[in-house]
Amino acid sequence: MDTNCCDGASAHDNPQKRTDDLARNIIEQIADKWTILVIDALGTHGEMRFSRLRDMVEGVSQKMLTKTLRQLERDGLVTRYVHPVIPPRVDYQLTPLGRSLLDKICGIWDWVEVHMSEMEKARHEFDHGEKAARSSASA
Amino acid sequence: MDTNCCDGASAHDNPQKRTDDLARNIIEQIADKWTILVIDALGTHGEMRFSRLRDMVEGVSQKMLTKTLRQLERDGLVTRYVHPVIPPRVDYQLTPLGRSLLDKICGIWDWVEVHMSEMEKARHEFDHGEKAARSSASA
DNA sequence: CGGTATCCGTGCGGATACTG
DNA sequence: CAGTATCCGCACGGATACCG
Repeated sequence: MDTNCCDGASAHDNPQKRTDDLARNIIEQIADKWTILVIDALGTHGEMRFSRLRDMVEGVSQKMLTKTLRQLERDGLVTRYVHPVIPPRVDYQLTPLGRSLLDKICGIWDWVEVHMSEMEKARHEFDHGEKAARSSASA
Repeated sequence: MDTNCCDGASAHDNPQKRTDDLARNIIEQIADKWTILVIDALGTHGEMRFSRLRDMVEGVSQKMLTKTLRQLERDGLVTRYVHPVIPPRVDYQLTPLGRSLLDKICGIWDWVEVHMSEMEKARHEFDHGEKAARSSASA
């Protein structure tokens, strides 16, 4: 496959072959349900502790939340601070890098907000109109 | 969970409760590996027939490609044109709506291109530095 | 060629139990 | 409270076979 849609001066060469793989790998990480929702939640509310986060991100299991957070931490998108207290208290927050990604993600959210109804309509039409489609436009 | 990160004037109200669900549903659709790669491919090369698309999107099975395309079609993001010839020939292309989404996705790709190395480094450090982390910075 | 139907492996992800 | 470990279902997705 080719690199991406708008590669002005990045790929093509061979030496940068792994560049594509890495990019795709990262994209596939980001393009994850929980990842996006977690980044989103942290973006909205700032630093949060684990349990808070868990009920902000509706429907996430603690397993998935942990996993997602670990990955985000590994990628340098969030920081994890373990307060040396008992019972444990762990706070998460976006790094600058994470926040810059958040901006992009917000772009998608906004897009969705704007085009939601349009898409809903399209779906509706598709779901039954279908048959008449190309062959016999009713008009 | 709350709506999203930057809701200026969309949710909160009750009547718009399903708005959130729909938005989230759509996001989860878009936040799909193949979906993104397909949109990307169509964005780069314009109208394409099925088989071409299949080998542009490296690694996609024909099942997943079909499924993905159907969904994109349903959402009004791509059009599907079946040429009335034999053997069959089916062309896909982005709708204006699809292209507007592509822009946002490109934003993410660009972001990735820019911050890739940063993330790679972060991963590397995380993968072994780890231990020394907070308690005893080596320096 | 484009697509559907079927079979089937596997890994994602939820639920539960347990630890520090 | 935060996290790990374990078990396990199930749906995601690949491979194959077949149709128009």
